[in-house]
Amino acid sequence: MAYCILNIALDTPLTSCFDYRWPCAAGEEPLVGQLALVSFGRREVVGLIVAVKHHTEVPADKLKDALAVRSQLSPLAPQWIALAAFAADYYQRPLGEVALPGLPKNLRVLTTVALERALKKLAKSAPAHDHTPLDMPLLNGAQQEAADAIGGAQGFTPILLYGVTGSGKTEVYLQACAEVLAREEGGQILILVPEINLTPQLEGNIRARFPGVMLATLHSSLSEGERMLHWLAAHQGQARIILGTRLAILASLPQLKLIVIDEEHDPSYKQQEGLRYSARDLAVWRARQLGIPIVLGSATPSLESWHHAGSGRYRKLELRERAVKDAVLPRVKLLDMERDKPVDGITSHLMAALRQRLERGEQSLLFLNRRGYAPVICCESCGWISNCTRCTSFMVLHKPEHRLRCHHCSLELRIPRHCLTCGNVDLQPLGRGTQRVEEGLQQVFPQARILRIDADSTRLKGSAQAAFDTVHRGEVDILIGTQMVAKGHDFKKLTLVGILNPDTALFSQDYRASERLFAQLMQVAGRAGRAARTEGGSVSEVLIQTRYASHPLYSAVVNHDYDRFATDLLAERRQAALPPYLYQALLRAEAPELETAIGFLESARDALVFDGITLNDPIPMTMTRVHNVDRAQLLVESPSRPALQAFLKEWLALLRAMKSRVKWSLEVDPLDI
DNA sequence: AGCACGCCGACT
DNA sequence: GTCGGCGTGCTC
Repeated sequence: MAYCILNIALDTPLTSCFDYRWPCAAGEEPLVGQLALVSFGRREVVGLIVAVKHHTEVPADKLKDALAVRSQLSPLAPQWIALAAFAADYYQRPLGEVALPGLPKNLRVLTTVALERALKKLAKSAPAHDHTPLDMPLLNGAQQEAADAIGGAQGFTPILLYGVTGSGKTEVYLQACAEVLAREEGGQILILVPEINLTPQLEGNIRARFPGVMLATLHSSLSEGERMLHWLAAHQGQARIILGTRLAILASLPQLKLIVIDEEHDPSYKQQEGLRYSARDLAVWRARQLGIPIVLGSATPSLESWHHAGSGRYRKLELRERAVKDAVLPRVKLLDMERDKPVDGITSHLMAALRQRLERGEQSLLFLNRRGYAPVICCESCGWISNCTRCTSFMVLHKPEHRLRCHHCSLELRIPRHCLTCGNVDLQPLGRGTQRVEEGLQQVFPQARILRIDADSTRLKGSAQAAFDTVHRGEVDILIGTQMVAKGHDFKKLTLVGILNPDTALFSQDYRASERLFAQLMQVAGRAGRAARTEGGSVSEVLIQTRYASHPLYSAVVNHDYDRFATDLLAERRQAALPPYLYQALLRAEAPELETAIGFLESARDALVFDGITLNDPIPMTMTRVHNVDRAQLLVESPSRPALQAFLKEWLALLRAMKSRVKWSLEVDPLDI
């Protein structure tokens, strides 16, 4: 009996692919890109065929037959496999760990029922494609220019679409989509957003604009059935617009003709566990591979993209005006907390502004990126503070629930009645979270409708949406929220944004903190005044409470001057030899004892000397202990990306060969250091 | 990572 | 006498 050898990638931490025999006549061999069911160790798993050969080095007594090849599904395209292979190589993980987890679960198990059902359903529901857009609004000059530049771009064209919040970037995307759909027979468009729940209106807008075009969404909260259906629709080319979160960058899109990344600076494009990929970077790679345009949209671009726009590698398009007629940028003011001492966390200026909005029947938003009542409680007589027993952190006071909670390990305690070390009954909350601000304001404005939106108030499924709906219906006077409220939502009646204590990020060890703070402030500020100016002719206001009113970051925010801020920051980064002028990787280790983790990292540091590579000393992570595990890290740096890549490949092989019992992981291009 | 096999403490 | 702890070894 004739057979061939299938080289198969499996979802396992092992670095190699595995060979299997497959009995078949010559000319009947399976295709690269098909899925195969195999027996692996003592279990059966589905893998991806990455090569079909006729001989193997594997000894015959080890070689098994593959159990089945899934033929109902058209093979994954070579370009898609190349994308997975690039990501695996770049992030130093096995190919199977990149290629397989993104596939719908039902494709990865034995039953083909779900697949067949989905295929049938798709075949039946496929609508007659009609790319004619409905109700195209007239664009302003800058928007039209941008849409035409994107829609008309040929070949690999990375475009940074730099536009202030409310400048109508979405409309530019939609019109560019219309141009591409009209031009490219069967073409597909991938639109990435940071979090799909925060942009429900975008999905609606796309459907309303292109009623004859099939839209598929891809994100983590789909059910298995939906995931299968949407993934297949993309894979078979029926879905022409694919809207998704970072994981959608690994979707199979055989006719991809345009990629749009909205809010390209957003940290959620970086996966923070497992395969720590940057969807933005992979998207740029994919666009280059396919020779298609890619749009990176943001009001506060990442310094990486800004740098590329400055050097001419990316084309920069600017939207300077707000798109809604007569809408103007909100007026940003700094409230100096040294001069105007806050009471219950709120300065008299901000209080007066809140009172004024209440009187006018307008909405206000208070932004405080700290949930709970107080970040810590302490004993005034002996100095005890509510440390977490398992982590290097404080237990946060949650007053409504009468609990102390660690935000890092989920440890919970009832609030102690008296100090655990000296018995003193006078335990004081220190600092201020959203719950405490809510409590204070309710006392000052008993008649006001105050709503708090944070991870605690929206634990129940669907409650976040319900809360936002309440705000949109105008049934809330003062909204208090964490970063949950910073993104996506347009609040039409909102004319005041108060930002309570942003200062901590100014002096953070993390050199990216100020970049993030600026983006966050601009984003929150953008919640105000998105509609036309109010009837009284008032301009929306953003009030920032700070102790460092003269800090250059704040002056840039006040002047809405991201250009200046980013350009200065880039100059600093160049001076200090930091990204994007330097490439980094981070080796992390964890163990019950810190010394064990550090010890492992020290031997890792000494394992390989490599030209052009700097290996820093291992250091404990800022939050050293989480859930009774100590963590440390070693930073690897190089001015050359290829050198870093070459080093990592060799280094990781050595580290794996060390067979250490210490748990370790590598992150390429880390965001948080 | 799974999932085995393998050798030492508290239970019906 | 067994159930079960997780140490280490392997997966074409």
